[in-house]
This record gives sequence, structure tokens and C-alpha cells, in this order.
Amino acid sequence: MEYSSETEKKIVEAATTVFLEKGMDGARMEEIARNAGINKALLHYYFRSKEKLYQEVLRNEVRHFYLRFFNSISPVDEFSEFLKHFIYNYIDQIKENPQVVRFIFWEIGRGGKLVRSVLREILSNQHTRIPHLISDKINKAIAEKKIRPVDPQHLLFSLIGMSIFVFIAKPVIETLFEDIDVNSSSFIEKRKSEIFNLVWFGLKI
Amino acid sequence: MEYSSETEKKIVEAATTVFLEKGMDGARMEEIARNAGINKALLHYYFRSKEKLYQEVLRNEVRHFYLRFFNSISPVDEFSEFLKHFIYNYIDQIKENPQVVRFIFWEIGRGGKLVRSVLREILSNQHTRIPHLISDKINKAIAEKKIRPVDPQHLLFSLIGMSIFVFIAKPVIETLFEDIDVNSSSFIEKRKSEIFNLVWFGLKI
DNA sequence: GTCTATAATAAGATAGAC
DNA sequence: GTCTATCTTATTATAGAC
Repeated sequence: MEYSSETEKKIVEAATTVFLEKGMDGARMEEIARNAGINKALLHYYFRSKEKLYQEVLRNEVRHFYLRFFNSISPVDEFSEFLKHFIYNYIDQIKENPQVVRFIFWEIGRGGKLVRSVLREILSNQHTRIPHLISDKINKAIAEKKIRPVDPQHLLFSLIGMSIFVFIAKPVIETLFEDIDVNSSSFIEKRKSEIFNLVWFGLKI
Repeated sequence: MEYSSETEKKIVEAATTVFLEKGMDGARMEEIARNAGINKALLHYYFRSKEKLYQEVLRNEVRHFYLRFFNSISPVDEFSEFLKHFIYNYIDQIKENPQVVRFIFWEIGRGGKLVRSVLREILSNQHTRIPHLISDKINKAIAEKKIRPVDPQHLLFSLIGMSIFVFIAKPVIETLFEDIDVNSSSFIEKRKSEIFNLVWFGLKI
């Protein structure tokens, strides 16, 4: 994400804001230009088309998302600590930028081909396969009889699903339960500990 | 969802297909008309605008989603049976129509105002508040010391998050783990039992 | 590199005949 | 109710001056 010129950088920043809010189809080149403090012609000078600009933004955001995921993995050996670290940090990462999750689901709704290709690109440039790294950790804990036998992949999906749901379903949740404010730190801290407790009690022997 | 004419019914069917696949902004009235076997003029004759047609579709789909949710609730009293029934049926419901989940998230990404208003409409026409009904069931099990004390709302969010995640993230999951086919019944059955076991072991005293 | 002006076209919406 | 033809506007994209 090193851009040669200041203008190029401003364009990508503006495009990111607009695409994350409106999605590919809802975004307008006019608005992106305005946000970047330039005009449409210059957009096309730097990025030949809307599609190209969109791909640039998507690539960055998927990379970021993957990095956030990576940052949630602790080297700690003790499994309960590892688990707690993962849940707490992953939720913190998502809290910082919940729109990205929705944006990626948005793109998946458009077919998912682009996401797949960006992901494959990232994976091939990376020698450590992060998701498998987590599976290994879980398998190790099972082998050492620290936790009962579970399917590591499914456990991972459960952790991710539980962590992201409240952020993408925010308006629904706040309509069904009027006392909840998803972004409040009291709710988020509670969310972390409830997930951890459920999973930890659900795993330990 | 009773439509007076056959044409009106065909229009809504076609519109549902197209909006679910492309979203509001990506959908084209032309394509909807073609899918319904008519032309654009007739679309506007029945539904004054794209926005109106979209709202009709959204309203139906949110209602359906809510009904699916409702159908996952068993009257059974024994808590582990209730839990199993909820997870197994909810996943079956989503499996039948995974695009709807994505569609609703799509709409939430557009601000969520419409989803909120449709939800409120449904809730006000309904004397039993379903989400609270589940919370009550959980609270009862806690009071009877069948399960350890947990926050009922958070448990509900966890169940939903775990259940829907694999369906909306399908392309990502299948790229990261090449051996998985999310739609295969072996994967789905495994998903159900892994969620149930994790939660049940995580709850029982 | 950056702008103004404009082309080219796509898309929602309507008029008017049948 | 249904169609063809057409209007109107929004939007991506480019030409050409500076």
C-alpha cells in the first residue's frame, strides 16, 4: 500500500470510505473525487476505471482483515490463555472497523470470485497458513488432553461467527432488544467474557 | 403476500430473485421485467418505482426470515432438547435460503433504517416477542439449575452467529480450507452437532 | 498532473396507442 | 392491462487545453 504520489493516496482513502459505505454498485465516482478533493477526470487518470479502483480498495481491505485476524493470534502456549487472547483481540480488531466485515460479505454477495482470488494471492505470498496454525494449536491441546476432542475447523468457525455477529447485525439487535447499545464498551466487554466462558466450559475436560 | 393478479405475483417473484442476487443498487428493472416475462412499463404500472418494488421484496424477506426463526423454536420443556431443536432447525432453515441472510446484511449496510422499520412493524403486529421468548426459556433453565448462569441475550447471539457464519462466508471458508464443501450434507450435519456439543457442554452444570 | 467540457451510454420513468 | 417508443437524468469515461 505504498503509493507514489500524495494524490494517489488521497484517492484510495476517499474510495475506501465511499466503497465501504455504499458498496461497489452504490458508490459514485463523483463522490469519491469530491471526497479526495479532486475531479472525476483525475480519478480516471490514476485508475483507468471504477472497477480497477474498486479492486484496489478490496485488495487492501481483505489484506487488512487478514492481518487483523493474524494479530489476534497469541504465541502463548497455555490453551485457555491462547483462547482468551484470540477472542478478546479479535473482537477489539473488529470493533475498530466493523464496516470491513460487512464490505467483504457484500463482495461475497456479488459472487465471491474477487475475494477468493485476493485470498489466494495472500496465501501464496505467505508461508504460514494462519487458519491452519490455529487448527494445529487446537489439535495439540486435544492431544495433550487439555480439552475434549472437537473438530478444530468448526471451533474456529464458531469463534469467528460469535465474534462478528453482533457487529454486522447491530440494527437488528438494537431493534429487538431496545436496552442494548452494541458499540458501548460495557456490551462489548460482556460479549468477550460470555463467549470465552461458553467456549472454555464447553471445551475443558 | 396475497397478490391480486398473476402478473403481480410473477413480478414479485422475479424481483425477489434479482434483488437477492444483486442487491438494491446492482439490480436492474430491465432484468426484473425480463425475468417476469413482461416489460419495464408494466413494472411501473404495478409498482410506481424501483424503491417501492424493493421495499415490497424486503418486507417479504424479512418476514420470512423472522418466520424461519420462529419455526426453530420448540415447545419442548427439557432444555437440552429445546437447544438441540433450535440449532438443528435454524441451520436447516438457513440452508434452504442462505441468500436471504446476506440480503438482509446488505440492506443493513445501506443504513438499516428499512430493516428496523419492517422489524418494528412485525413486532407490533405480534403479541409474542419471539426473541424474548427464547430468553425466558434460558432464564427458566438457569432458575431450575439445569444450566449455569449465563446472559440469555448473549447466548442467543452466539447461537445465531455460529449458525449463520459458514453460510455467508462460504467462498472464504472454501478458499482457506480446500477440503470443505459448505453445502454438503456431511459438513452441515457435522456443523449442527459441533455447535450443539460446544454449547451444551458449555452450559450444563 | 490537473482541469473544464463533453461524449456515450445506461437506467429509471412516462406518454400514448391498443 | 399490456405494449412500443421516448423522455430525462445520472453516471462512467475521455478529449483536449493548460
